[in-house]
Amino acid sequence: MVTIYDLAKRTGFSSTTVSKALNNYTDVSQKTKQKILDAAAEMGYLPNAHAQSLSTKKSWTIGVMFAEDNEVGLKHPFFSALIESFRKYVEREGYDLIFASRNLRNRDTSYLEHFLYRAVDGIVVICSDPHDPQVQDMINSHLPIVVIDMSNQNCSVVYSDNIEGGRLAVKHLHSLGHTRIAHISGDPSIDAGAQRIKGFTKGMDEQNLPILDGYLVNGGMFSIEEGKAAMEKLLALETIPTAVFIAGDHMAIGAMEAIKEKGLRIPEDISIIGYDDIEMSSYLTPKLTTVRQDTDRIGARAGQLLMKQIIQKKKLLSTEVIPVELIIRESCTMVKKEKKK
Amino acid sequence: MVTIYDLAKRTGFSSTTVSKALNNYTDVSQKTKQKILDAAAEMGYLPNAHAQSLSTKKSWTIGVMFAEDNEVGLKHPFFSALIESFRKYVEREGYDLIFASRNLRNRDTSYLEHFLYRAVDGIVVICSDPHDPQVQDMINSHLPIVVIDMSNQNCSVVYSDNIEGGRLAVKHLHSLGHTRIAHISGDPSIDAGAQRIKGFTKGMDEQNLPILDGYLVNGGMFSIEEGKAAMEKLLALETIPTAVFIAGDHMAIGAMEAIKEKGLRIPEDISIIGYDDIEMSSYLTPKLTTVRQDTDRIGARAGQLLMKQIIQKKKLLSTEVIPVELIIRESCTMVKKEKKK
DNA sequence: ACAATTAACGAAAGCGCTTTCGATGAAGAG
DNA sequence: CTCTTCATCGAAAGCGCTTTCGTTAATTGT
Repeated sequence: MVTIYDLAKRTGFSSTTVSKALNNYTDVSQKTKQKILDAAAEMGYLPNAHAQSLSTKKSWTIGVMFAEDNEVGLKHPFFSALIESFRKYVEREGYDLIFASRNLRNRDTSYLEHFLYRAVDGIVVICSDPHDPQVQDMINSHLPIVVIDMSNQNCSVVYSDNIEGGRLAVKHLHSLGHTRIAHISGDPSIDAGAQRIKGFTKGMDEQNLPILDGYLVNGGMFSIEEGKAAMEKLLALETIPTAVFIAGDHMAIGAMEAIKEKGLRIPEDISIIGYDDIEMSSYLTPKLTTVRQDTDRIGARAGQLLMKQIIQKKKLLSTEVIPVELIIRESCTMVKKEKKK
Repeated sequence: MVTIYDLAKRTGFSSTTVSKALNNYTDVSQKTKQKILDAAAEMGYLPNAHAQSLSTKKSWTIGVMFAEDNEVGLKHPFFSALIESFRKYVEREGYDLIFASRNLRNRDTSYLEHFLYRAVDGIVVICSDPHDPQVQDMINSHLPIVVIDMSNQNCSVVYSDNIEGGRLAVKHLHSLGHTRIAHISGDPSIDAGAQRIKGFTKGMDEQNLPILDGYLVNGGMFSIEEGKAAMEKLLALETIPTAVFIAGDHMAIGAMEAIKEKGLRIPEDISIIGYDDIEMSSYLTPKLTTVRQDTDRIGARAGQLLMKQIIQKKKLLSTEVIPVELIIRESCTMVKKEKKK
C-alpha cells in the first residue's frame, strides 16, 4: 500500500505538503502540486478511507436499516426500489451505503450502536415499525437521520400521500358505480396502514357511502398470504362487496387468488384496486389497477433531506409527503346492475 | 465519544490494558477485566471501527458490486434475493456489506479502487458481464473475491447448474409430447445465457429433436420487453413452436404478453417454461412452470467461499455449481394432436 | 534601503486503537 | 534464602491521514 509518506519520499516534499496537494489546499504551489499528483498517479496511490475518517471524523458512509421483522428484507420490491433510488442519489454526493446488522462480531448490539461504531454520517431507515425502540433510539440520537414511510416522527420523514391514495381509490370505485366497497387494510400499527384506512373512510364519507359491517378487515403485514386470508373473510360475508380497495399490491395478489378460487371473476364480479404499483402488478391477470407510490421521488427526496442535515450538521425536522397516482388498468369495472327482486 | 483512554482514566489502568481487556487477551487478570468491562458498559463505550481497521488492517466489511448496466440494480428480484441471502450469511460472521459506486467524491474511480480505498476484506460481484474489465481487474487483484453467476473464471465462482436446467426444461416438454420446441435465450455473451443454450441443445439432442430454423432466438439481457420482442419473432414464423423454453422469468412474462396479444392461449396453444422462479412467477396467469434457481443456497455458498478465503488469507479458485429444480405449474400441457391432412 | 506582506512549505500533534516488548512483583523451585 | 518462572501490567511505536501553527524566503510598498 502506497501512502502519502511514499509520495513524500518520492517527490522530496513533506507528508504535510503531499496531503495538502491531494486536498487542494491553496498554500502549495502549482508546480509541486503537479509533481505530487503525477507521482500519485504513477505509484498508484489511493487514500485510506479509515485513516481519513479517523482524522476528519467524516466517513462518507450512510447506514441503512430496513425492516426485517417480516423477513422479506431486501426482497420486497417496494423496499428495494426505494433503496435503489436513494442509493443513486447519495452516490452522486460521494456517499457509500452500508448495511449493518445487529451483531457486532460476537456480541450483539443495537443498530444505533452499530452505526456509531461504523461512524456513519447519517442513517436512513426504511419501512419499519414506528414503535420499534431501535428506531426511536436512532431518532433520539444526534445522528442525522431520515425515515421513509413513517409519519409524525421527531425527525425528517418522507412518505407517500397515503390518505390521498385511499381517497383516490374509493373515488375511482365510486365513479364506476360501486357502493359496497370494502377495504383490506395494512395493520393500523403501521403508519401506512393507518393512513390508508383514514383515506378510505374519508373517501367513503365524501361519497356518502356507508362502510358496511365487516367491510374493513385488517390484512396485517401486507403479505400475499394475509391478503388472501383477509379476502376470504370478505367472501364469507352475507353480502359480499362489489369492490375492494387493498392497501398493498402483495395483499391484492393474495386477494385475487382467493377470489379466483371461489370461482368469482375479476373485475366482473369484484373490482380490485391495490396499492404500491410494484413491477408485477402490470403483469397480473387482470392487470391490477392500483395507486402508485413514486419510489424514485421518495428515495431521492430522502437522500436530499439527509444530505441537507449532514451538510448543515444539525438534525432537521421536516416531513415530506410525496404525491401518489392512480394507475388504471383492468381490475376494476362498472358495477353490475343489481337484479331487482 | 468515549475512548479507551477515558476508560483507562476511569479505571486507573493503562490504555493498553483496557484494549487487552476488551479484546480478551490472556494477560489481564479476571478482576481488572471485569472492572474495565463494567466501566465500558457504564460509560457507554463503543469501539471506533475506523481506528480499529487502521491498526489491524481488517475492516469487517465486504464490498458488493452488481451489474447496473441494465439499470435494474437492486430492483431485479433475482439479484436482490441473492444479495439478501449472502448478507444473512456474512452477517453472522460479523461482516457488514458496503455498496460502493464508481465515483469517489469528486473524481471517478474504478470499483476496485473504491474497494481498496474502503479497505474491504473481500468482494462479491453479482451477475455481471464476464467481459467487464472492471470485474477482471478485481479478479486479478489480491483481494478475496467470489463471483456469482459467471463461469470459468480465475477465481471462486458459484452459479446455478444452467446446463442441467436447460436439459430439464426440454426433457419436461418432450415428456409432454412436444417436438417443436423453441428457445428464447439470454445473450450468449452472458455466461448464464450461453449455458442455458447449451443445456437446451443438449436436451434436444438427447431427445433426438431437431432445432428448427429460427427456433433459437436471442432474447438479449433478460428483460420483459426483450422477451416479448423475441416471442413475436417466434410467432411470425411459418410454423410456430408448440412449446418454448425461455431463459428467464422476466422474458417469459414478456413472451406471455406477446402470445396473449396474438390471441393464443397458454398452455393450450403454446406451452411456456421459464427460468429463475422469481416471486411473481407463481402468481401469473397461468402460473409459470419454471426452473428454479436456489438463491438461498447460492448466496450462502458464496458467503461461505468468501469467508474461507478471508480466513485463509489467500485467494481460492473453486467453482461451485448449485442444483436447479423444475417447478411444474400451469404453463405447460400435453401437446395438441396435430390434425392429419 | 528597509519594513511589511505574502507565498510556500514542514514539524508535530492528534484521531482511537493494537501490539510488541520490557518491567514488576509474586509465586514456585531448589 | 536465592533463582527462576509466571502472571499482570504499561510505555511506546505504529496504522495513514489531517490540520494548526510556525518558519523561511520571496515579494511588495515606500
